[in-house]
Amino acid sequence: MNYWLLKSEPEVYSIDHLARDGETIWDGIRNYQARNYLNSAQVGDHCFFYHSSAATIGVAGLCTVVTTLVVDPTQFDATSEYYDPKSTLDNPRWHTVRVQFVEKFARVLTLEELQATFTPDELMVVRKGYRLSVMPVGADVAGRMLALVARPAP
DNA sequence: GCCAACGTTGGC
DNA sequence: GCCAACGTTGGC
Repeated sequence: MNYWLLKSEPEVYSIDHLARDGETIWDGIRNYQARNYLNSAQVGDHCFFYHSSAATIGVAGLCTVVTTLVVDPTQFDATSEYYDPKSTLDNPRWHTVRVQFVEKFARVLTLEELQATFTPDELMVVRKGYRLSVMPVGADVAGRMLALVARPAP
């Protein structure tokens, strides 16, 4: 099983939205490296749900991959900001995953804590200027993140 | 294929 | 709102 970190702006879609919906298609990824990571995800992989551009930045909860290689429907929607005129029904450019809510953490595991705990090599999200919205997380780092959030805020 | 201009992300 | 760090676009 692999671990991933998925970024979302909570004003657009937060862990609370996912808790309400139960499942969602992780649509709108339009970066090739992020897409390639998503395309390699497996059913059962766990994803850290990260809130970016928020009052409290950090990992807010967990979800799990329930369907892989889902065709992102927004690429065909001319009214969507994610519309891609170069995409065709026969040859869609953008696949993604469907994820299911697992849990909302009792507190947000903040970027500040992540920066204090992990090196940029261990966890890409603490790398300065690193903007990728989907990134892999090593199993050991994932375990340490879960241990951190089980403790009270520092 | 190069690279300057432009656009986007996202922390601060 | 600023700006660093990219990624993308398009002229050549």
